[in-house]
Amino acid sequence: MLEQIREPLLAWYRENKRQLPWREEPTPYHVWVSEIMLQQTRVEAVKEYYTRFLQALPEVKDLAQCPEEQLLKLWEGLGYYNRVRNMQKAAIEIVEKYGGVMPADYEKILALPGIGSYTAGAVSSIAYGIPRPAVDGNVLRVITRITENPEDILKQSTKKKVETALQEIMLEDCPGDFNQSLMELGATVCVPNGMAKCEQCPVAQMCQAHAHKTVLEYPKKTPKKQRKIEERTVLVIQNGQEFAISRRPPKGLLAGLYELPNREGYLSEEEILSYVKDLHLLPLHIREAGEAKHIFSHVEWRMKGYFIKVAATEEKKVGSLIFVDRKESRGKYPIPSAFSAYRKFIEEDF
DNA sequence: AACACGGGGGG
DNA sequence: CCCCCAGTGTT
Repeated sequence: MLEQIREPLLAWYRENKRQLPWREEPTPYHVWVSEIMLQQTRVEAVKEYYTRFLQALPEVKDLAQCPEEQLLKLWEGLGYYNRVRNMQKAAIEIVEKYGGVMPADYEKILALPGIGSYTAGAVSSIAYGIPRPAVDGNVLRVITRITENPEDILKQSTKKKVETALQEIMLEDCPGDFNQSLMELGATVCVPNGMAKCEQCPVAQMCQAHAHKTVLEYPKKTPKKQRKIEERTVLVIQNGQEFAISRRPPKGLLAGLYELPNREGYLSEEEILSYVKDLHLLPLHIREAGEAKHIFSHVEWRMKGYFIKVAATEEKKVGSLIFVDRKESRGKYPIPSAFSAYRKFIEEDF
């Protein structure tokens, strides 16, 4: 039954596909970069990053050799920073084991760091014409609606079943277009949050949910648990024309990125001043720099900021703090957007 | 199977 | 405010 979707979907895709940067020259490297960027990330957000990234690193070997600092800078603001670290690990592996060319083999692609079944299927099918499914959130939504499948799409067993079902109906002929047609339909027609444009859908006639007017009930998913809330105190420490940043640990949230110094909990001004003194810095003034909130997928930071001016020091490194020139540092250190509310204080003076 | 891991656009 | 996005790795 499901195989009936093939032809109408392909025909629809050829007429309606969007023109996207990574569709212009779908080499394995280009497809790979785009697919990694597109993980949990919207097309619109990816476009500029994609172009800039490939301009800086046109080939796999450039990625393999890129300094970490520049790599993170290219990724700054995209989120999920392990994506780019894993991509570099994979690039190094591709250079060492495969002569700098992504292998044309699903299993070998799947074995690369940062590549799971979705990305392996996408790269295999789009770049190499290998008939493997690429099941992402769009595809899960489209297929569970067409088949009126009540299983929880957040369960990997459901994803596995959809992959198997699609593998069985895939032909050798243009698997990349077939996969992309499902994703494109999900992204532009069979959209989430109850506004599906069924009147535009090339497979509405064979859609169970459409037939039974239950489209809004799909896909089924278990409610996600609520975010943890963390209170933090953020410090903008100014030393003349310099301000303090520090590097985050190599693992965990925002690994390896730079940040404004910050502490768990809401500290009193006295506690902040004694913290600054413990760093062997002499605080001259302190004032509030306002409150800010930043929401991650699994945690929410509620921040109170303080602006602190310290007596001049020549030291560039004080404990874990690094004093950097506020102008010259601007394009240099990747600082996540969680701190964007306090960036303006860096430019300010008392 | 559950959780960690960013950030932003849209209702 | 909530949803969810061309998901993967770790535990």
